[in-house]
Amino acid sequence: MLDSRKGAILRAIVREFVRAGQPVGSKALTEKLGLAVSAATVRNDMALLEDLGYIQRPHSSAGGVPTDKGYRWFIDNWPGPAWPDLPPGPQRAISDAFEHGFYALEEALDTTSQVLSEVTEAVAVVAAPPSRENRLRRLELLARADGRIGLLLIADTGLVEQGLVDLPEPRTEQELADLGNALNAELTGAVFEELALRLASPPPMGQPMDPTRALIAVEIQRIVTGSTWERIYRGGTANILTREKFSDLETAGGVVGVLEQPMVLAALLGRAQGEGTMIVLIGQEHSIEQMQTCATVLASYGLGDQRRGTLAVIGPTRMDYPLTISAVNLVARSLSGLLDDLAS
Amino acid sequence: MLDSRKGAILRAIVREFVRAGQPVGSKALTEKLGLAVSAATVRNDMALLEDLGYIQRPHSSAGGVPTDKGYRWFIDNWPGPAWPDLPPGPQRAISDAFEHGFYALEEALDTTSQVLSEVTEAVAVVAAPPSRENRLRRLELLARADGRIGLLLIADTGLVEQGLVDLPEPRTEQELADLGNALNAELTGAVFEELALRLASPPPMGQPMDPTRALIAVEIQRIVTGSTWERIYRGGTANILTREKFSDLETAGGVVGVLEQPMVLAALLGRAQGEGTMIVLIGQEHSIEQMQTCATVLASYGLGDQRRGTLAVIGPTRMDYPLTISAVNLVARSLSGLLDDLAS
DNA sequence: CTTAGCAGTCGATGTGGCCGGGTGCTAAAT
DNA sequence: ATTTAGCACCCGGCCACATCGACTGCTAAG
Repeated sequence: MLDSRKGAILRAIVREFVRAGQPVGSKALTEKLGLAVSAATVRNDMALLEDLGYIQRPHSSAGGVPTDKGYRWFIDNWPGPAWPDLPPGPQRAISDAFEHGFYALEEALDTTSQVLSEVTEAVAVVAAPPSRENRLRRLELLARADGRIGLLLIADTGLVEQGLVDLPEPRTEQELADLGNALNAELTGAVFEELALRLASPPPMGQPMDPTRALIAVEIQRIVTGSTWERIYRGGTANILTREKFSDLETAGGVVGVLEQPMVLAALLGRAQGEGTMIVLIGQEHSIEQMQTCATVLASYGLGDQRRGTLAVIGPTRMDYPLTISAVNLVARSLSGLLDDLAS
Repeated sequence: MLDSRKGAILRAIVREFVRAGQPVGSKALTEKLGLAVSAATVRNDMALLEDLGYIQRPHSSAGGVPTDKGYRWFIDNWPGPAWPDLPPGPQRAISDAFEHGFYALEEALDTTSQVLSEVTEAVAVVAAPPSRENRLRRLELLARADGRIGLLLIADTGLVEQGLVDLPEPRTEQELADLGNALNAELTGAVFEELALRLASPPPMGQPMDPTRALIAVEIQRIVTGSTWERIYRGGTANILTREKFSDLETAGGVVGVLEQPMVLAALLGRAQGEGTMIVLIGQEHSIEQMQTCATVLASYGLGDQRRGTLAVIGPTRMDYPLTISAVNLVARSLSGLLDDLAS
C-alpha cells in the first residue's frame, strides 16, 4: 500500500500524463498539484514509485510515465466507493440516444456503439446477447423456389436468425403452414438453446419419429450454435487514427486487425462473461498480443444472469479511465433497461 | 494521343511506381523496360509527359510520378480490349468463396467483401441492392407484449426488414393472423417499393378505408425508404494501416472516416448506379474531399436493370489497377449469378 | 531525331554543437 | 528521519552544416 502522498503523486502523474501525453516531471507536478511539498521531495517519491514499478522513465533523465501496474493501481485504489458522474454533455448524449424508441435490438446496439465511441473518443464494441439465450417469438417456414425450406427464428428482442432446410420430399403450401403452426404452438416462448432438444425428443407414445422435425432440429442447432457471437457492432474506428492517443501506426493497425476478426474479438469480449461488474484490462493483461498497448473497459449487460451481452471500449492505455468506466457503466445499465422493455 | 513509345514509357512509369512507390527515373526505365533507346531519349519524352500533365516530379531533380491524369490515361488506353485474367491464386480465392452455398444474401455479401479485400489488398465495400427493389416473399405480423405490432418483411433474397406499428385498438391473435393472411395473399411477390402504394390505394367500391391498413402502409413506407442503403458490408479496413501504400496517416484517417459514415459512403457508391459497366475514380475525380488521394473501382451487380447492388474497392491511387479491376469484375459477375439463384 | 557527356540541383543522410528540461546526489535545515 | 535547496550532469531534440548520390537539363556530336 502506498503512503497517502505517494498515492496522490501517482494519481497526479496518471492524470497529467493522460491529459498531455508527455512524461511528467517533478516540477510540473508540484505546480499542477496542490501539494505543499517541494520538487525534491516529489523526486524522491518518484524514485520509489519507479523502484516499485508503478512508473517508468523513457530515458534516464526524463519525467515519469505510468506503467500498466501504475494504471492498475490508479483504478484499484480509486478514492471513494463510486466512480464520478459523467459530465452533463456525455450524459445527455447517451440518454438522448436511448430516447429513440428502437425498432429492434440491432438498431439499438448500433446506435449504442456509436454514441459510446463518441463520448469516450475511442473504439466501442457492442456484442448482442448470444443467440442461444433469446426466446422464440415465432418460427416461420417459407417455401423456396428451389424446393428447399427457409427457416426463420424470430426472437422477442427482434433478432431474426435464418437457415435452410433440405427436405427429401416436397411439401405443399398447406402442409408447410400446418407444420409451422404446430411448431409454433409447441415452441413459442422457449429459449433458442432448447429448441433443437425439444424437437428431437422422442414423441410421446411409441409413435414414429418425424424425420422432418429431426431435420429442422439439426438446422436450428446449427443456427443457434454457429452464430453465437456474430452480431457485433463497432463504433468509432476512425478514432484510432484521428485521435493522437493511439501512439504509433503499428498499434493502430493491430487493433483494427483485431476488430475485423470476429473470433479474436469474441475471445476478448468473453472475459466479461460471468462477472457481474466491470472489468478493465490494461496493456499486458490482455491475452491478445496486438492489444497489449491498449486498455479495454468491459461490461456485460442484460437480464439477470442470462441473456447477457457484452460491451467494451478499447482505447490506448493512456485513456481517461474514470470517464470511460462511467460511460460504459451508464450505457450498460441503459441497455439492460432496454432489453427489459423489449422482452416484456 | 501519345506516340507509341511515349505511351510505353508512361505505362512503364505507372507500373514501376505502383510496384515500388518511388519516383522512377530515366535510367531505371531504360533498364527495366525492354526499350531499345537510351536514357537521354527517355528523359526527353518524360519532359514532354510532364508538360502534358501525365507525370509530375516531387522536386526539380527527381524521377517522375504519375498524376491522376496519368493513371487515367493508363486505364483508358489499356492495350487490347480486355483486362488481363486474374492470377490463379486470387481467382481460386474468389471462386472458392462462392462455392459455399450461403444461407442468405447478407452472409454472401459479408464473405464477398472479405475475399475482395484480401485479393486486392485494399478496402472492399459491398452494398446490398436497395431494399425497395426486393420482392416480398412473406409479410409477418407479431403481437408484442407492449400492445404494438411487430412487422416483418421477408424478401426472396433472405433479407428481413422490421418495423413497428402502433394500432389504436388491440387485436386478438386471431384477428392478427387473419389480417396477416389477407395481406400476404394480396402482396406476396410485389416489389417492396410498391407495397405501401398498393395498401393505401382506395378499396374497390365505396367501402370505407381500413385505418389499420393505412397505418401499416405508412410503416412499410418508412422501412422501405429509410433503409435504402443501410446494408453495407466492409472488408479489409486493416489494410489501410497495414499495407504501406496508403501514404500518410491523414489520408488513412479520412478514408476510415468515410467508411464509417453510411451517407457519405452511399454518395460514393451511388456513382455506379445506372452505368452498366465499371467505373474507376482516381484522386481528384472523387467528389468527397477525403478521398481525393485515393482511387476507387466501382461496379454494380444484380439482375437486369433492377435490383442492382454496388461494390467498390478503395485503395491508394497507387493501386494495381488491372488486378483490381479484374477482381471487381469477377466478383460482380459471381454476385449477379448468386442473386439469380436466390431469386429463382 | 537520337545519343553521350557533363554540370547542376535537390533531397536524403550523417555529424557536431547547443539548449533545456529533468534528474540524482549531497549537504544543510527542520 | 524527513524535507529542502543547490548543483553537476545526463540525454534527447533541434539546428546548421557538410557530404553523398541519384537524376535532370542542356549542349553538342552522331
